[in-house]
Amino acid sequence: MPSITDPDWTDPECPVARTLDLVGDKWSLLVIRDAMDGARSFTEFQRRTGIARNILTDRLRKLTAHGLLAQRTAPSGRRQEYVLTDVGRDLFPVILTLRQWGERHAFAPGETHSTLVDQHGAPVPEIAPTSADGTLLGTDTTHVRKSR
Amino acid sequence: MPSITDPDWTDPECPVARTLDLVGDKWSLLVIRDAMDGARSFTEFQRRTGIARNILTDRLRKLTAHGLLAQRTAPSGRRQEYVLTDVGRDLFPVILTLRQWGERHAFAPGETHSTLVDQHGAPVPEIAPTSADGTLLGTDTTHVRKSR
DNA sequence: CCGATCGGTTGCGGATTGAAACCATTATGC
DNA sequence: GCATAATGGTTTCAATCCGCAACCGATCGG
Repeated sequence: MPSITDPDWTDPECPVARTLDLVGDKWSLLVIRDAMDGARSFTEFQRRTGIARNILTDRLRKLTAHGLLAQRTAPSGRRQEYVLTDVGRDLFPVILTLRQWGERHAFAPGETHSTLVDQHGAPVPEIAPTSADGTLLGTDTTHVRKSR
Repeated sequence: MPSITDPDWTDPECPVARTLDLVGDKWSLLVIRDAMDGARSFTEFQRRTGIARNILTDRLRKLTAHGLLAQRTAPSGRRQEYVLTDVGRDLFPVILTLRQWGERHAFAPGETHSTLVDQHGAPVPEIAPTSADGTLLGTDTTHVRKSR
């Protein structure tokens, strides 16, 4: 059984590599993050992320071209806006795991940081990948198989 | 309750931004991916990822400096090797979600790609973040709270 | 002892990024 | 309805980053 990163599965066949090719830069996932929080306009994305304008133009086009964002004219006759598609929204678990890793490891002990909570204010448990039978998955118990 | 990307929580306070600052480039997560699959030597990382040597040097140092990798001399008197720390291994859910997104959205319908399976060969279910009470979490039902 | 391998470093050209200025098209205040 | 400002970019230019290839000292294997 080929391991999770068997040479046969390296770039550009590896799904991880393909995903990172789309969103594996400094800004794309921050744009997605802000889109998930309701940012829609060019200016709003720019304000929240602090990204340079020309780069933002490029990223919005790229994400739109690949179907993560959709560009449409706003209902209120306003300028156009960028909204997440289902494809883009599916990156939610990625953003979430990045956030949980950051909360856990990217802050000095005692340093103030955010914690994820659900709509009732209850803390969100850390994501722990499990197999179909409920057992916890680790780097050594996960492999890949060719399919489709 | 501040939303997941409330302006007050943008860079560099946002855990997502901090995490991406460490691994949000084209190569770092691929190095981590290969480390999770047992790659240890400089040459092995280079061969698997195809990264340029000077860049690999830089990434290995950076990841080591931030505690995701540990550099140590190999047991067999051989040259030194790079192994994942617990901190680095905690990125497993990130790699996993990236992979699942890629499998789902980065391949043309019908195009051959890999699927994740556990040690018994059973397919790994897609990660779906749930709240403590078991309800499914989405972009609109997740928020952040200040803490610690 | 000779050649191959390992783990880099160096130099260079090309691509990418960031900051700022500029610009046409809308809203908005008065 | 006119001036002003904001919106959504584009352009320019400098600085940085990246990829490639060559080089290099130390080690390993025969």
